[in-house]
Amino acid sequence: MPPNGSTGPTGTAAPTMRDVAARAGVSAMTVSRVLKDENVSAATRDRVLTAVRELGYRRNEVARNLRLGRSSGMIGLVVTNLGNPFYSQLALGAEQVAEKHGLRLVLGHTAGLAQREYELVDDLVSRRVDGMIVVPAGSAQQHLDPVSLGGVPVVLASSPPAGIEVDAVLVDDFGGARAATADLLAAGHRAVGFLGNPPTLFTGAERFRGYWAAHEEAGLVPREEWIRRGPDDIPTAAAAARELLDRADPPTALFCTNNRMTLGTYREIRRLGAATALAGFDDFEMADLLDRPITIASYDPGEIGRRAAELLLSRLEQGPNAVPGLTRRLVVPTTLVHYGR
Amino acid sequence: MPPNGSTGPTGTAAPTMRDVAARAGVSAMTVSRVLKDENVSAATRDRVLTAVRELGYRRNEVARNLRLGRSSGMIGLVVTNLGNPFYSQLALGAEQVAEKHGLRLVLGHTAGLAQREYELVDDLVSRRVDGMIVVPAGSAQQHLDPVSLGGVPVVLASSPPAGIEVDAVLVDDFGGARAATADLLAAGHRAVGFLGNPPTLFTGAERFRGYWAAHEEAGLVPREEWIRRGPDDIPTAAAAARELLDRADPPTALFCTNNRMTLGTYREIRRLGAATALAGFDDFEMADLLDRPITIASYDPGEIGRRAAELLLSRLEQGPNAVPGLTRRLVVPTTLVHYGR
DNA sequence: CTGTTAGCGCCTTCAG
DNA sequence: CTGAAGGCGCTAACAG
Repeated sequence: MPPNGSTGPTGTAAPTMRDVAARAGVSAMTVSRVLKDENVSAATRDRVLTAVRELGYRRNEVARNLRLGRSSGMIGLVVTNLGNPFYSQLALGAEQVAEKHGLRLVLGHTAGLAQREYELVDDLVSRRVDGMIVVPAGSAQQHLDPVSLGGVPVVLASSPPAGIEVDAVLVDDFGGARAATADLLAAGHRAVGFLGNPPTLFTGAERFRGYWAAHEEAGLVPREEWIRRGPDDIPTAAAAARELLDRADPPTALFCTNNRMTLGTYREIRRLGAATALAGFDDFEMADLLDRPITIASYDPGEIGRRAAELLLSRLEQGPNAVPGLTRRLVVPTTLVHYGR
Repeated sequence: MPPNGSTGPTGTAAPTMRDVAARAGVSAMTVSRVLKDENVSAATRDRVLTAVRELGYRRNEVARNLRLGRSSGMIGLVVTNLGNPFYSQLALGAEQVAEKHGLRLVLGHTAGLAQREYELVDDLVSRRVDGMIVVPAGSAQQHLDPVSLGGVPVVLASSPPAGIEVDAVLVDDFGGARAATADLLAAGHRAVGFLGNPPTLFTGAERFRGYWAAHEEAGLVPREEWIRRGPDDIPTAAAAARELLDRADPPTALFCTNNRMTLGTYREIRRLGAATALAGFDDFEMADLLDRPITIASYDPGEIGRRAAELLLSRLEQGPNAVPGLTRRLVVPTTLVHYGR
């Protein structure tokens, strides 16, 4: 038996244009035209619209897009950790821009796993998203090459392209880290420790570079014993901080490269009742409510989302006749903020 | 001229099954079968897979779903404020469950506007999402009725259905508020103020009810002058708190119904150097880092997302032959947590 | 102004 | 095991 076909009253399947047409006594084309606001006589239009209402008809945008040869009107957003407020701000920024252009956001969460990212990207392309904003989970990016993706434009967030030609929105990792570290040095500290994520991550490497540069510019050289790279969650960061502070010659100040680490370190300093000064990267709500001073290299994650979406949109407008090899790279600046007096 | 059609080397459009078939010297049907892992001779299969690889072909899931009469394999998630960490946790929970079933999440952000919610829901239905999880922006819900939505299942989060038959996942607003308030009363406070969102919101009303009940159960009656309902952002909450604390007879403790208000109030208490005790609803990261004690009715927002997704999935499995009138309502419990010693 | 034909990319059904 | 015909819901392109 045919799956649907009838205007059946209890019909479970959604009504189609033909159902509307039958009910209004016109052809499907006329219904299509009415829905597109094309020239149709007022009387016919009314009959059609009535039928639409009575049937609760909604045009199937999926079929429509297929016929029009358009893609889905959706853009993919692939992030490493949806649960992190940072990424939700980013998502919000992207959503706001996409929304204005009638585009919807499809979400993907990789949990930092390259394999998941790989599958997700593939799935999104199969679903014919118009484009994708990706926060890469690892350093390998070949699977993000628009060429192998059938031309679906990709914009990278937080990480620059490596071996592929795509646009990217970055944060001024180097500048922010340098400024934050310099702030500690300017306050007279000569023993500034470093707690950062692994150097394989672009942001980690850049922020470390900034830390080092600030020292050099002050005629100093950081001591390797005060450097810890690797921890990337609050408890591990706390443990690393403790290790540094437990030394015979503990650093008098610490610079942390992201908000997970800053929080873990803050907790530890506070627990030990140490007087260690603290600077970090990534702002967080309530940083101003803490009971000890802290310096943060701050920026707006929403800005990354907005910019990335804008880059993507401009690619979409260009269409496939884009000039290849002309990729853009935007850098969102950071601001130094002093909290807690 | 035909838009595509050729296996053109620089062909801009994505290759179709026919392109693959032509290249492999078979019919499109055979390609389809290979991709579905149906019975095809090993030799043919190899030829097809080679052509697939060479062309970078990906099956168009959109067209496939259309033909199969299936919907999109996506579920809509409509929230009031993506930027709020609460909702990103919720989204993460929902994503994790959806992911396991091969479903993708499509995001919608209403900014609390009923009109946006209306449009979004309509758009998502037109895009043929399999179902939707909605955090209602207002109290009107008629537009969320699956009946008028062509049978697309809806699950409400944070708010119970009003006049429509849908599943819902709620928080124990009443119990949490009662417990938090009772905690303040048990500590000897007899002047507990209330700072909450408008009573038109379900959560606001329920939490107020809990606050009141705790008083009653202690043989007390809250004083109207200590009650402020309406503010829903940090600065407004701070102003309302200040007003209460500036009174000749200020409350000695305050209960706040969400984390925005708790933060605003906390800031104000701290600024004034007041000794006011504080309890709130909604946990937040770093609550433990504050320098004064605070009691929180805590729960896991991710749990709401997971539960909501599970309810939705079970509806999807039932199919349209669901027993109507048998809606489910889940309540996520809260736990009282004491921070700051 | 309205209808007919054809086909987007894919898959079910029925032949071979 | 493989192919040809037909159609999912919709809309260009052409009639009339």
